[in-house]
Amino acid sequence: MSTLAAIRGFKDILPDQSRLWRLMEDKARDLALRFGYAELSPPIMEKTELFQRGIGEVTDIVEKEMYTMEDRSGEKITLRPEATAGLVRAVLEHNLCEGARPAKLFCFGPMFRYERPQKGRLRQFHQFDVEVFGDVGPYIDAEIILLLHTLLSELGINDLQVVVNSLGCPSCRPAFREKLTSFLSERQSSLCPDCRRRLEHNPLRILDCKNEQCRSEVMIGPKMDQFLCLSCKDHFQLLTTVLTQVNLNFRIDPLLVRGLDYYTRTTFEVHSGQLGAQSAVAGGGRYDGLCSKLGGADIPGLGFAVGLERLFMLLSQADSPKESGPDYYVAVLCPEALGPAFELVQNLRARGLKVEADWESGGLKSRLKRADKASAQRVIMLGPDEMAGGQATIRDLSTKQQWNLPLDQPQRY
RNA sequence: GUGGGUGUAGCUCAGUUUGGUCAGAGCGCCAGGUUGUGGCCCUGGAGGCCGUGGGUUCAAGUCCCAUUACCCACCCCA
Repeated sequence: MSTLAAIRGFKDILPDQSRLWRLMEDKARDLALRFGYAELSPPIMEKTELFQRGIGEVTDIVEKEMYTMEDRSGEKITLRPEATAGLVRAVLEHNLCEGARPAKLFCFGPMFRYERPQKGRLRQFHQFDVEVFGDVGPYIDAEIILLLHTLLSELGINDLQVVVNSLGCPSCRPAFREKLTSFLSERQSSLCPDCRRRLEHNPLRILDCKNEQCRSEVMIGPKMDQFLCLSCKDHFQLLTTVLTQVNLNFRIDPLLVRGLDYYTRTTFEVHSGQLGAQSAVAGGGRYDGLCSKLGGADIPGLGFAVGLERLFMLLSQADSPKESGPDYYVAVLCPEALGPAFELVQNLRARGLKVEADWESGGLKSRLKRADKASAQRVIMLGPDEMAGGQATIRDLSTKQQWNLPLDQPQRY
């Protein structure tokens, strides 16, 4: 039992969940294509350095959550903890963003982080990831948020909140950061231990601390929007105007910050109240400095990721469609019928029909029960009488009508 | 990494407080009966070293310790 169990935090996607997973992916793919995005699937492993430089050395992800190993040549490689770095690498490596036209890309796939599993958080989890390179916005920012929102609403998810914010850029954020740090340093005593630690290396994270005390301090402290430089301010202003124009329901949250280092300006998240503590189904933002940080040209970027397991949780609370049953279930009622049945089944499948059968003969009762479980439309019965007459008995399970057809004429079924 | 909860049949769980017919129920599965040849109903059957390892005791699913897995929360994030 224990040796045969899946790895902690890694989960099977079982047959009765597959339909919904496919529906989710199909919808996301269709929509991305409709919005003019192209699919690019990067490998799930990259050189460790890519993530160290892209995500940031001091983040939790890089410090303690990556699945990193050496390959046989001694090179350090890592199972991707997120998709953006790999996509940036691919865009730079293949020069996908030359000229005026931005590269608009998306991908699906598993991500890996060594964290303690809980509701909505696994060690291997799946994301739908969308990225744009080479467009400074803010219209593209609005478009990508709209894409995300459209996806969720077309999947029938209501009761969700879209929050947006601007984190400023390298020319205005440092001033805010300094002011915030000095403000909070004076009030260290009323901060929680975690936040006192954050004060050192990541003061912006204090903004989204859930602790009551910390929240009330943050409320009266300096806000990013007062520090935005003129161009960041215009950028954000225009973004919110456009979103309002298309009637997208969102909320501005000046306290929204993101965990990964590379974000600039626009950030956004989508939350649902039905997910437990890990309430974010999707999150993303702009990362104008990332490409050059990774050694490429100074290409602006923007993107988001949807947590598919979390999305799945929201979807399976609604009615989940079942896999449709086969057109025919073949009930083999005596051993002599196995051969002819096998041939018939292959012929019917070759015609494109969905056919199921069990390759051992059994009693009529148990076979009919199997057909019922499989939600088959019709049963083809092959017993001694049918063998003698060269005809199969067909029974329609909903109308209960029965008729015969020659075994050697599969085209008539 | 830190806390809390839970591990008993394939699945969902009773039983643990007050050690001694406690190895159970429902569903599922198998066989048979009834039903127009399946669905409903009836009868019977298979299937569990009660997570694992120690300890206490005449006696442990039940008490104690350890360990492991899962779940939830913190942290972090999708």
